[in-house]
Amino acid sequence: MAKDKKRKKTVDGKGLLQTGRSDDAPAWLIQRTARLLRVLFLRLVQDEGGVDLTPEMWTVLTRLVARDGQYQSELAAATYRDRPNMSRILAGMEQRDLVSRRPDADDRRKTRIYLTPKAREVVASTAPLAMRTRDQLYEGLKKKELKALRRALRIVEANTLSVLRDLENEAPPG
Amino acid sequence: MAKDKKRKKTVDGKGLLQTGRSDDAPAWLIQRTARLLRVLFLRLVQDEGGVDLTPEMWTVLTRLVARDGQYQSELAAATYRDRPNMSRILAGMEQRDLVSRRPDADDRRKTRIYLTPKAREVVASTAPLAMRTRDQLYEGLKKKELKALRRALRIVEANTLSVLRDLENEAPPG
DNA sequence: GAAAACTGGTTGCACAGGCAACGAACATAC
DNA sequence: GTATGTTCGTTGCCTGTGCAACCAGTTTTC
Repeated sequence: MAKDKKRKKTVDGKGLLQTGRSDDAPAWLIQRTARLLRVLFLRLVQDEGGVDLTPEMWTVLTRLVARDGQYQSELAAATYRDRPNMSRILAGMEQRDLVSRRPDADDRRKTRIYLTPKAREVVASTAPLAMRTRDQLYEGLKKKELKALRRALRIVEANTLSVLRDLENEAPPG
Repeated sequence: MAKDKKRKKTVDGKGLLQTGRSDDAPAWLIQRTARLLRVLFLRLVQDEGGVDLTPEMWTVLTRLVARDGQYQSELAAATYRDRPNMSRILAGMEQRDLVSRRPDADDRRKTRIYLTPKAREVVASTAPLAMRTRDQLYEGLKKKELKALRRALRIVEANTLSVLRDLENEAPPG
């Protein structure tokens, strides 16, 4: 049974949509927005779409739609997660019958990931919702500004990685 | 062999700094960057500064420096978290002797949060590091671009909140 | 070929995040 | 003044996140 009525989900809390001030550095803005985006995805997909799916699972699905049968480590690298995390995300997906894990014939360490028929249904039924929502997210931003946003974010991302790598290379003595 | 080898602190994993492609929508860029920023903070503060502190705790500290003795719910709202989360973050901070919780005299439901002396030391010793690093994060962005970045992020944040509120308002029949 | 190094996936730990639900304390209702 | 409702903090549940450590395969080295 997948469909619930629209019910008031929280009798109590809902502390999320409360206060409205936002006045700090880009880094914290990024953090906050990331959290909000995740919540939005969850509510949209679960409440509207009636599908039990996290955004992390969704990105895996889209990667597999592009190319089925990838290795776990490939998926981890492609989504910038470590192997343990991808392992657990896939465990959840397997449990929801979205994915099947099969060992690779040539290299028995590796596991290949395949979409299930149900997964393809889910993607098909969810994609429109995702696209429609995406437009709302960037409303009020001109094409040029959107492009600048991506560029700026990529620079921040690259800088972060750069500092991280510097830290790594000045590492401690064994 | 530039010099030393990269002395991995991890004998094993470190799947994080690996692959380099980044080519998707702003939303996922935001997610990824947020994760990276958190890792950077942790490594900087813990490995360099030698302080056991998470970024979430740090934001709480800065809020309390601005005004000591705030209620938990105030802190939660100010940092866009729900009460349960703030409760746990503060529990960790209390355990690390960064904060003390005292019930309010007038309203015995409420708890006020106060900085400990140790917390002030930590802030003092960490702030320079934070500032120094912040400059590196936005390197390559002109003042104008940085401003545009903040503006764009705030728009995306506002849009996300807007969609969330819409969802909320079409659900509540009970 | 055996020892050493590496790779891919998993488990354990600790933390953050959101939601549901609960009890205690305060605020209203009647 | 009691009943109802609301607010604040907490605990439980489940998920994501990164790191360390482990095991089992594979590759390299000698």
